[in-house]
Amino acid sequence: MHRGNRHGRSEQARLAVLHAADDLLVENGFARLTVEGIAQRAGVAKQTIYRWWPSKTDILFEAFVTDAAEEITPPDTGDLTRDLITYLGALARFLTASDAGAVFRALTAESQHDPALAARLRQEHWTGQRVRDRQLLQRAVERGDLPAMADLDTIVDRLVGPLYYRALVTGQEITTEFVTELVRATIDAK
Amino acid sequence: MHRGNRHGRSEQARLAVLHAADDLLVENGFARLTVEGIAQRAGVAKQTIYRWWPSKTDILFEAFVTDAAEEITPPDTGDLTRDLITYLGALARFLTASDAGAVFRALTAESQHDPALAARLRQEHWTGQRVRDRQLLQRAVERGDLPAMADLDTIVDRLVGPLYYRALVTGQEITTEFVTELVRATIDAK
Amino acid sequence: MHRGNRHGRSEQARLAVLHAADDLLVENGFARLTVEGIAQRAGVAKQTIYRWWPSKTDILFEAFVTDAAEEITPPDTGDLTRDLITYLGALARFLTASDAGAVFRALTAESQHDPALAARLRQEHWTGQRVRDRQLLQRAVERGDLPAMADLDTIVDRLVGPLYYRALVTGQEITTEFVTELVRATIDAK
Amino acid sequence: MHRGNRHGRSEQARLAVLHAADDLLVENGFARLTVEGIAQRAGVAKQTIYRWWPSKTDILFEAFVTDAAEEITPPDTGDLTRDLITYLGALARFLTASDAGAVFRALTAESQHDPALAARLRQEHWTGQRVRDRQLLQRAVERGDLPAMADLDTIVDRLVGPLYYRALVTGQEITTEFVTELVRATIDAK
DNA sequence: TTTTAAGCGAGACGGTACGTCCCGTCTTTAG
DNA sequence: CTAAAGACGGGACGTACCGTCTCGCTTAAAA
Repeated sequence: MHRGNRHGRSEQARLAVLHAADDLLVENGFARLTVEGIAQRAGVAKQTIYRWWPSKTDILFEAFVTDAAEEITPPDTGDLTRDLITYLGALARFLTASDAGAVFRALTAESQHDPALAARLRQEHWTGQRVRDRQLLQRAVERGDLPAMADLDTIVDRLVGPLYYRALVTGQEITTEFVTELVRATIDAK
Repeated sequence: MHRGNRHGRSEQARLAVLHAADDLLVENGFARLTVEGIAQRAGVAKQTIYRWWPSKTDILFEAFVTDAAEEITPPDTGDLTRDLITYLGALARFLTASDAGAVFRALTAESQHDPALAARLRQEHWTGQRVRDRQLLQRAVERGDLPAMADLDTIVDRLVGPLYYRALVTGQEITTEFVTELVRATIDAK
Repeated sequence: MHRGNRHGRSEQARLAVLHAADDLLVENGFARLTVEGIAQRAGVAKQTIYRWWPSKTDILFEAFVTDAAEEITPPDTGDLTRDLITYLGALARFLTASDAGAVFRALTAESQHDPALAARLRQEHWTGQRVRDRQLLQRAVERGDLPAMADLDTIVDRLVGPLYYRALVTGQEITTEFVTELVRATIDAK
Repeated sequence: MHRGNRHGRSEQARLAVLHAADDLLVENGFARLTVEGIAQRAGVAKQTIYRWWPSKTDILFEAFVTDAAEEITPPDTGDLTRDLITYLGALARFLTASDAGAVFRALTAESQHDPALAARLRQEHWTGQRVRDRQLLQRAVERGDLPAMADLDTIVDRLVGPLYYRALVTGQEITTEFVTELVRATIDAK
């Protein structure tokens, strides 16, 4: 088995750390997530962690980026309203009920006090996510379902913003009715 | 001078702690905000802090609740569109540029990993804030500027949600154009 | 009941403190004897203790001086050897098995690092105790049972020294045989 | 330089702690000897102290056992009386005037309230010290200077007991005359 | 085939902050 | 004026993790 030597790092150790961090975050919350705890759970030396990750948020980041992108990729069936309702429902579930969402919430929380993490989230997550979010609307424009001069960026924010707001900020429940009304009022009224 | 005895705690110590916590948060960020640091800055014994506040977030909470409410109270001039644009602009400034907003962001961040804090924020902040946010729309309904059967809760979320989203989640800038377009699309189209 | 007012100090509080200190010392040992603990046990305010006793050793001192003197007063039946054996046996029991002895051991221990306490012990205890110890020998001299030019001070130390040594320093058991042999060798051989 | 790793602790840190404890005890007395103070003086982390020593008395104990044994080892010139006078004089100086004696007094004092320390002192100090003390008499017996059936244990206690008593308990001065008379009365009279 | 150097588990290290305990001082109200 | 009550500023406690470091083992490419 590959355990790490002069010719490269141990993939086994890397995965053990990522999974341990993920598990411990979900089990105990971010506040009780420690590098020592991750090392012990992963059966790995602390130094191995510090060799490859500058901080515990970087571990979470790596765990997040790899498996979170596809969880919140919008569908594309050609029916804009239906696609949006499906997508926003999946987004709500991601934010409030999934393990990957827990990691995302932890990272977003930390980014409030950590500008470097905030920048990294913007570059490595939001850039791509915004493109994915726009694509759904872009294709609707191309189909003629939305007017060509619509400000897609603003529309994206008007659609997903209230969901993130409820999920991360006020903690209000996100019902099917809320999502339906949100989509109807934002899209159909145009 | 009142120094605290059997008949009550020291108001002087209480204020010194609140101000020290506020100052240190703004100066150094949440990560470097320590109870020992607050005690030292406030000229207060650590035990005095632990006697009255269970954790450093409770200190921030008390500092926040007292002075933050009025900072984000919507105006009421009778012109809904103008009031909304004014209010959302003030909200954006609060979230991104004010000291009280820094405390708010720190509390919201911590509430991601602290359900008790999340519950307290809902009860002691959001309950009141939601009422204040609705009032602006409620008065417009009473004036006949909005249809009577409008779902005001959803409209509130559609107005403020995108702002919190940009300010706390994606970190995008909140321009005047964005606010104007948001209000126009949400209100005027009705 | 007298509880202390402008006409003088409360004897009730004084006794409650002395007994509480005594009890707590025997129950928990000196290390866990605290002023707060004594105050609580005695049902007395901390300030009342600090008003009358400079430190917790002073409380113990007062408790000791009052009731310990008579516990180790030598007998006087006219039979020097028998009196000495009786006395040294009582002294051994005092040092190793009595509550008053526990207080004495604690005070002697503290006096190793507290010169003021050491001085007070010398003046208020040892001065008198030495006189009491000498009297036994003095009367034997007067009866002609000891030579007139005997150095009584040294004889006292040669008699009690080994007991204190075993009880406080090495922790060896003090048997009847040890006491008997000690007295025989010290007195009878003269 | 050896800094401590899985293969053993740092000898450098160990010695720094022992010397710091010794110095601070002599400078400030036992009451003001704190683990934090030792750590700071030794340039060592508190955790390093707690990792290897259960309490500050264990630090003193280690400092004492290593260097105190030889300070109070009796001489052996073949002249019992002279050897005893020399030895008891050195013992008196050790108890009242040496740094190692200060550590010894502190440990003996603490052992009054700490049975574990008392047991450790008996096992690791007194067992050996008693053998060393007896040897002087044992050799005198072998030379015929003392009767073969003498109870050497009791004689040891009768010689050193009064010294410990004066040094640790009553605080009386230990003069040359006192030592001379003690040896004369104990030995020569046999 | 042997050497060698990087990655590894282990864990001691100097350090910071934690939350608790107790110190000795103080202020208030009651008797 | 003494007492009970108890909040206060202070200091040390013993613990948990931080991020750094050294050690001896494993291992695969280089010599």
